Amino acid sequence: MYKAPRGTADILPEEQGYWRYVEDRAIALCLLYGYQRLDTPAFEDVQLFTRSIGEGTDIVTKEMYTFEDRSGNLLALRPEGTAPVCRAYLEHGMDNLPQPVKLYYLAAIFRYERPQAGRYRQHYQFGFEAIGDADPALDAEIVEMAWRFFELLGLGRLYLYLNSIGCKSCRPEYLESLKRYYSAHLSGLCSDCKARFEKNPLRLLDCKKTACYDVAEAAPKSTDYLCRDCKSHFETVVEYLKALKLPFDINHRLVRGLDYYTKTVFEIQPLGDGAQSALGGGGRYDDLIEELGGKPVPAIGFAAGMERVVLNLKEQKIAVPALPAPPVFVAHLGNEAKLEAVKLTSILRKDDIAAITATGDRSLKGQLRQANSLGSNYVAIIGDDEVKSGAVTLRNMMTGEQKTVSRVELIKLLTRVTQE
RNA sequence: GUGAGCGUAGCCGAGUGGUCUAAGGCGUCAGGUUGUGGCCCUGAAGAACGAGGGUUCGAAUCCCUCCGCUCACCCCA
Repeated sequence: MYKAPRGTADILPEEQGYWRYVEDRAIALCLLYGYQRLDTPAFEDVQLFTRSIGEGTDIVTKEMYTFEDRSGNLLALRPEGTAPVCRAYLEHGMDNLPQPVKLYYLAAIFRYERPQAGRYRQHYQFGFEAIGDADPALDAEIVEMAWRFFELLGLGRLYLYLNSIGCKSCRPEYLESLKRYYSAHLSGLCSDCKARFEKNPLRLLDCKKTACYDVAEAAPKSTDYLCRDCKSHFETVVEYLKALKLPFDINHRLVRGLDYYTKTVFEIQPLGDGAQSALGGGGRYDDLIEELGGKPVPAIGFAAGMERVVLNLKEQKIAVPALPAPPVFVAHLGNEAKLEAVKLTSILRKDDIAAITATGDRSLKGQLRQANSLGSNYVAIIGDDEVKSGAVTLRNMMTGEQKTVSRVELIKLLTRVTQE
């Protein structure tokens, strides 16, 4: 038996209500904020990702689905959404449009990871990006929009964390200071942190081990090392977020995993225990477009993990709207009637009434049982009597009432009733 | 890549060496008289117990290997 590959999952019909709920709200949100949809291919040139995400990051070194196609092109299934959006921005000359350009996407993301709760090898992200403007007001808009997304979904008990990790002119100095500080505490750190010290010092800050917590808390803060520009940018973002009454906390230990982030970074986390808790995160990436071969173009964006959103909807027991009511069921008795049933079903559909025909040779009882378990509210029955008279018996499955009517009347009745 | 737990029919799940060629529930299918559902009743189909090897007179039950699932770490949405 074939099974879905490790870390992938089928989204079954009974799950679709959640997905539809989240997607509908995501799309409505983007409409409200003036963001337009952009769909990009599932795979891209490998270089696009290695350049943007960073050669040394985990995503690039061990998580990308990389392959060579038949003509020898090195491609990768997209491991994140921002770089492809930037690529499309450049490829289609969107730098000639009025700036900023505001785009969003709902897309599958692929990373080779060990699966666990809320983490998959293929997952879906909803993200939005505002490209071409360095105004802190735009940072505030993106953060507000992210927060609003979760509000629209009805999710509560969320934290909004904010930080600034500076830019290429001020970050080196901060990193130096961080390493200097940590080198004095190295012996007391966990083994992971010892590795981080060499590989990615910023990550030292968000170690979950209690042993490292105090060290991280007392570590130099990136916000104390910001250059003039980054400092005033951050202060303005904070001012705007306060004015927008967003319940954010400045978290000096918040860093993000991709190399391209500059200045503002933020994350939204649920209250629960620590495991891979980010529901979504984002930040500014002012150097990325230039890195990808364009002119210097500042930008900021956010992405949320759809599976994690759905997980939290379930945990918080948020009811999602039911999917559309099941179709009208057309039952028959006998061969002649069956042909009529097939024809009637077709007519109903042409009149925009969802309908299904009973197939096979079940007894009427069996057909009604089926209609019942499908949840059909109405069953149209055609037997010998109806074939002779050209009429149809309509049964209301909720009340048990039924009456025999002409086909014209049937359509009128069903049209009225299914539009309620 | 590392660590822990788990693996019995579509689903849940009993059974931990010998009436197990494996219970029960849900679901599926058929029937409960002649054209009628939901409740109820009856019956049927459906697993050699993840795979392979070993221990034993005898294993779903013990051991080994592999595979898979789950959770956690790393890292991330």
